[in-house]
Amino acid sequence: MSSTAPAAVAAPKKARAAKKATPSKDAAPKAKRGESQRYKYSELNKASLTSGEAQHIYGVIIDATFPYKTNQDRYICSLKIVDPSLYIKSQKGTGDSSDFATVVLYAKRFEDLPIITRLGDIIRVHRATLRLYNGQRQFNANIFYNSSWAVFPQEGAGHGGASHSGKNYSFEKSEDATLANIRKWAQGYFQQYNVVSSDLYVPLAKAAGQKSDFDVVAKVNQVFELDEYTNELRLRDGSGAQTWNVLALKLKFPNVHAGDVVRIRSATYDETSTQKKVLLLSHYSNILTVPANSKLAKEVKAKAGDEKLDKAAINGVNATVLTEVDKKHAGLPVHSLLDLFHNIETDKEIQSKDTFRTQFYVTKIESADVKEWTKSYDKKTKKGASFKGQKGNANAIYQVQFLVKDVSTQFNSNTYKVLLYTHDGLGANFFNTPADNLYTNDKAAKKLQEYSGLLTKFNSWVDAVVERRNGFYFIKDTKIAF
DNA sequence: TTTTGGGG
Repeated sequence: MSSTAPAAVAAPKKARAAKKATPSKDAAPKAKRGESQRYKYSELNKASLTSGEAQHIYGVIIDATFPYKTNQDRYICSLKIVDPSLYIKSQKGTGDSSDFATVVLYAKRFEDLPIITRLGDIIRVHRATLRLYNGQRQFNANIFYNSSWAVFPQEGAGHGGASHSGKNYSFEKSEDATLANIRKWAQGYFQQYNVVSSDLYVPLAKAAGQKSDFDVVAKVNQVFELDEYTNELRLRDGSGAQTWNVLALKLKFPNVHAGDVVRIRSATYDETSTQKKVLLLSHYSNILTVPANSKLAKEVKAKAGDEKLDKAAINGVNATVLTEVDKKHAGLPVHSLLDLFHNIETDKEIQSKDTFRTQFYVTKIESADVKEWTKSYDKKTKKGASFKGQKGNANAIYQVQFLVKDVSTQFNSNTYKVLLYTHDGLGANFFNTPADNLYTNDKAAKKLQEYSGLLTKFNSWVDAVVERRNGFYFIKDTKIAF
């Protein structure tokens, strides 16, 4: 269920040749002699209202439904778009909220409609007819008749990354500038304005009071893998203390990542959920990524703040969380062990980072002998030697390996290693007591023995920040809070 | 080849 893979782009010349053999719906109206531009694009706010003439338009997408089925044989994708002529209501002297035109694409097949995954992407529509619907400019396009669409990613140059309706589509040389211009304008617009103004969504704190469906703008603090097919997104927007949850099929929403700010088009409050706050989606609901460098994404990230580890969410209400992470990692999204040890091999988003927050339980600690948790570290050979039989505590460091699991990995047979190696200072405060010779410091050894019991106790969890070095994960900025 | 449904 993905958008059509971009086919080779037909050059205008080729498209013209093809028209003779098989009429293409995207073929041009007859060009006048000497006129190189076949499509003249209308500004969203200038296109004539009285004329029934079809319009060709470019717009920046600020909202979209997922393509959905209506009756027997109609599929619809409804979008909100803006351009330099139509983007904010103050242009009409009515405040700073978003202004936009809507686009309604009609098709007979699901695959003839675009799947929009990001705000800020550019859509081009050929042969859309304009009308006024509920006071909004609405461009209607029948893909099953003679209209066509193409979607260009906001990131990138040219039209190479386009998806489009139909087997072929045309892209004229003169459109390079049109596309580049609207991309540039969109970037500035997303940096200076919130784009999705507050009247277009509901703070999570008010979600429970909504009578009908509503939209949300929130940060994805965690993508939690419930099973092979389903992610549960943990959402925060800073409007309340609680984290909200929404189920998102991996196949339907493959591009949502922890740390993203998203706009959810159409959610309802799940009144039946008592343990945690849940949003429900419909078949027409969509999850759209807000550009990371936009004003809106930055504001929401700042407000969403720290993830409160949700005991009920990780393993039932009886779970105990033994640790706390440093405040400076407030807002760091949580990654599962599956992400850290498996998905990192293929996921560029994860590969690009080296500090993660993760939550696990400890199945075993090595060494089993607490007295061997500390070593005397030789900086030259980079090796730790046992304190057994030694006096003093020269160059004492912790060298402890935790064998860990979490919900995402509980059904496979692997265990995963997370290291507390403090030779570079990482994780030095984890046990709240400096590394020492545990053969001579009985008090510290006794305390660590207690921690050992706590860490491996059933339903005890560790909420940790880890740093990836040479493929290993080292605990840092985390300490036991008991 | 169409007049749809559109916040569904």
